[in-house]
Amino acid sequence: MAIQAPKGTKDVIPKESYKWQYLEGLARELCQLYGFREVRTPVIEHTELFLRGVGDTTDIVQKEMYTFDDRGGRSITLKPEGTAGAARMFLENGLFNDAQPTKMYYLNCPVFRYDKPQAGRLREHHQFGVEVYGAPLASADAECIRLAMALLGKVGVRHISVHINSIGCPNCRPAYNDALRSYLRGRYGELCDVCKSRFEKNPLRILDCKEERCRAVCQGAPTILDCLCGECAEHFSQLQGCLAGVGVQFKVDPYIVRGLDYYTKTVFEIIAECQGYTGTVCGGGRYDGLIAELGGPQLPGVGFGMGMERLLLVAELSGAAIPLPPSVDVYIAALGEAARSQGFALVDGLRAQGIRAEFDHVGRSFKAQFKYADKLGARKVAILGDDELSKGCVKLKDMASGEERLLPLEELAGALKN
RNA sequence: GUGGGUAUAGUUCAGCCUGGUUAGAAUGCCAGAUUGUGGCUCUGGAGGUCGUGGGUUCGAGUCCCACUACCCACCCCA
Repeated sequence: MAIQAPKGTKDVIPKESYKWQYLEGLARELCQLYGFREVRTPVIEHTELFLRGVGDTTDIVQKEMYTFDDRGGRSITLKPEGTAGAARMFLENGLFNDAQPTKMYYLNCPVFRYDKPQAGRLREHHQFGVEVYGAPLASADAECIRLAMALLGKVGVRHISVHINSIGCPNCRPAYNDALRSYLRGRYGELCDVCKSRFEKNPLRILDCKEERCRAVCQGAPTILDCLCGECAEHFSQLQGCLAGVGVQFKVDPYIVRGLDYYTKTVFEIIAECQGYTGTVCGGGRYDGLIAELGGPQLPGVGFGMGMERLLLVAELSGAAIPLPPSVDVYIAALGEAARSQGFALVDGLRAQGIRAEFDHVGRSFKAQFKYADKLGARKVAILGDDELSKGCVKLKDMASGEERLLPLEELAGALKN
């Protein structure tokens, strides 16, 4: 075999790319409507950014990052998620000096995680995500969730549900961790090895474990929602009010904790259950400590990431209608040296007027040119042979009706516009 | 990191169990079916070192081993 694309990466081939462009178009349109502006940040960042931002105890940082030393001896990492880079960009460019909030989005942002690939999971995938900095109120969280749902709705994804939780803040989480640890301590031996290691550092993640025995142990555990401080409880309740107010159905799921350390208060996941595939299409939450953690001012943040590949996957599983790209308006079928050079100029003139015109670059016979025009979905074919050339005309054929008529060259553009 | 599956034309696959002449189909691609005309149909053509390496055998796409790649599940996540 010749060289293949690296494991866990995927090509988008010409006949598939319109689907991506369609999703991108919808996302852009919505972001504009919701007042978000696009940002683009580097694919590579200093490894340090993710150690501090994402958290050095997370799976992502511990075993999934593409990290290497560059030729100058700097430790560089291919971004494993979008938020840390956006936060860095926000800080580095002093955007906190502008009027807040700062509402941003990124589209088709490549992210890399060294995982074992499977359905809906790649080593390089692309995210659409939004970031809101400087907005402490729960309405900002709700706005993000609403935007994600609006996109999924527009795309036509079915069977999706919103799961929300609050994981508290530095004021209340330590107390909860203590409560959780004291509950778990009695049944410590029943936990899986991974969870035993989580016990001291991050007991919250034990709730997220999918092991049967750990789930059983967690059944009667106190939930974070019982231990939230007044501010967090109030925030969570406001979030629910905002969501209900805009008609977003949700489930409160105290077991959502998420795998990134920067979250505070709100966390959420949008889960799709389409025939044969169940998975998170969108995940996010609030990160009020992130900007400060990276050395900036104490400014809150909230946002989400949505996997484009997963979005497309569930869109197709839902039978969502993705409109085909516009086809060729007219194919100029020219035969013979003189006709070809005239035809090429003709195509150029039509394109200058916004008409999608195509031309033969292969040297095919008329018959083959017609076949090719048909494959391209050309609505009309303009025939330019010796006969037409001598009269200064083209014969314009409607491919659907088969009807043909002879018309002067200069009338072609006009005829095509009708 | 753990487990399962697969690897044969551009693509989707058959053939393998029960080794034996020139490895097939469908689809796609190219060409033709009288004079300059697509779709439908018919005919023909091109296209494969059967993932790589080793082994068994008179003989391996087929049996055995190793490697690699891909797919799927777990874990985790988008």
